[in-house]
Amino acid sequence: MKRYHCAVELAVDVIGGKWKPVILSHLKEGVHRYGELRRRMPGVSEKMLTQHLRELEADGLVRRDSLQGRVPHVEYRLTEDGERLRPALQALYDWGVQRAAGTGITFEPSPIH
Amino acid sequence: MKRYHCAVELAVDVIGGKWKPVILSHLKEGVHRYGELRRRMPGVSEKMLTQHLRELEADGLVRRDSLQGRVPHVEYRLTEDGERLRPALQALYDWGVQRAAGTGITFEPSPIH
DNA sequence: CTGTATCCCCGAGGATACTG
DNA sequence: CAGTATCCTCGGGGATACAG
Repeated sequence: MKRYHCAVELAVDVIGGKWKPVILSHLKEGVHRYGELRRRMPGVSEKMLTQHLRELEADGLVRRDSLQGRVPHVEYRLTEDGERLRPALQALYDWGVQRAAGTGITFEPSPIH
Repeated sequence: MKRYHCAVELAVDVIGGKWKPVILSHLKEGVHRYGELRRRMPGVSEKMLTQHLRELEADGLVRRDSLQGRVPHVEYRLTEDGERLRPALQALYDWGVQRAAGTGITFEPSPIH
């Protein structure tokens, strides 16, 4: 089993990666379908989005529900363990907003939440 | 200027990287010298530690103070903007602790804070 | 709509040795 | 003590095409 020297090290190992925190922070706003996530994250390739979702699922942070129907319909949501990340995600988000304000950075549409 | 679609994206761009959150979370516990950081993070190479410290400094999250004396003495501490990350770092740390407990992961000495 | 399957590149990160 | 300097590997991540 992998061992760490610090809890933050462990956290980074699980939610590190360019897009994982972004995915999680979207999911913390509610259930999302695959296509919704794609639209909210124009910068990520399909490959990476899928791959990160799979890893988050494997790590128990995200649940994937495939609903039966005429047309493919998949929903992603946070698991309980994922929900526990909410404070961290929110804090990260808040810091990003402050930082953006302080440096004159603006966000492109689509406005997020 | 670089543009983002989400504040979390911005945050990750600044504090992303395998060791940056770990460095910051150590510094949030107080001023550290270079060697102290190294000892607290046995997993990181000197190159990466220095490089990440330089980037954090350039991004205004960390201040570096080189004290004059018989022997080299350098101190690192959080800037005001770095301090604002405290809630995020703490939340990340707390989550890591919970996660470790839930999965039976333990941390190697040196015990961290 | 929700993904796979490939191919490929670049740079983050590591190992090691050396220095003022 | 507090770093540089080099060299090198590896896989994260991107682009594109295709599929059920």
